[in-house]
Amino acid sequence: MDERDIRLLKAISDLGTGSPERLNEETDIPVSTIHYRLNNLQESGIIQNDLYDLDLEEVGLDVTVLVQLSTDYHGTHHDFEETILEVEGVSQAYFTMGQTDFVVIAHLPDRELVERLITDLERIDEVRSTNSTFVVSTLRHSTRAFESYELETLLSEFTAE
Amino acid sequence: MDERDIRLLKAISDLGTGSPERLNEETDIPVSTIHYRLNNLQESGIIQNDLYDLDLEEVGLDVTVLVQLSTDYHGTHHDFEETILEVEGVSQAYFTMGQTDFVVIAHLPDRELVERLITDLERIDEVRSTNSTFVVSTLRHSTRAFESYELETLLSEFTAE
DNA sequence: AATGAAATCGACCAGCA
DNA sequence: TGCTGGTCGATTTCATT
Repeated sequence: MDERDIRLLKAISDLGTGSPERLNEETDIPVSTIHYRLNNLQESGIIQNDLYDLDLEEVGLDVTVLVQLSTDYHGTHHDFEETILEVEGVSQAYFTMGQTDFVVIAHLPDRELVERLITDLERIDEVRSTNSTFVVSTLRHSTRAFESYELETLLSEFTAE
Repeated sequence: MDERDIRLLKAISDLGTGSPERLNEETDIPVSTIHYRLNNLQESGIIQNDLYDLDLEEVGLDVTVLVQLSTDYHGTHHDFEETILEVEGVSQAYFTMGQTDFVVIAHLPDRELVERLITDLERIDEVRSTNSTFVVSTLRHSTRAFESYELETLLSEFTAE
């Protein structure tokens, strides 16, 4: 994976499309080269399917951490939520009921970036404390929520009889 | 969203492709109808981009819970992990360091299915106890890990100088 | 390994039954 | 809804660097 591959994958994430033409507009990489690159990325297992899901291990984002945030936040500052989402590596962020107020899940390339993540989060004014948990192994990391359901369950849930 | 839409979305998740031809093979819905349906689903916001990311709220999976599992598991039974993944609704599952052994994230259609999720999890032999946290609001639910990074960070992390 | 050109194939849209 | 035909983009192949 070199600079061009990174640019491609980043463009796919940002644009939400795998269209070679659109990717060419964004990256100025020639269309035929985009094909060539994407093929290689698929064959090497970095890209998993037609929907361009990334293999986090293969792509090098193999450190996953769960961070619980205790905050002085009371639902007033919309800016605060924005600030959390600006921290690099934050893939998911939930405002929760119970003891801790936020839970953040981040996928990072190495320990160094973990340090930076925690630092960035603790630097936020409203954040009182953080509590990090390292993930030892990922059993499933799915963005396709329907995957985990049986068709029958979906049908009975989402259609009127 | 009727039965056909559900079948389509489920097929997209399972097959990992949005190819109308492939979807036709799987679902027997005519190709032109697949176009028609997918267009409608995009316009109504259920599908968010060319990569067929679902809007969980729109699709009706608007209840998110984080479940921490304490277990008697010591890395021996591969079957145990399988069992966790068979529970409907489990989108992500991590084996973690620290107090609790597993963390599961599930996206569900209603409280009833939450009940069933917890029941299913607690029914597993190795599971000693569960601790659930409801998500009040989702700030970000991203499956595209590169989204949260600046291009510059990715380049400096993943390319040798 | 990367690119461009040419040819083919599938995706998509419009209009009609 | 579903079908048909035409247009356009996506993809493959091949020749060139």
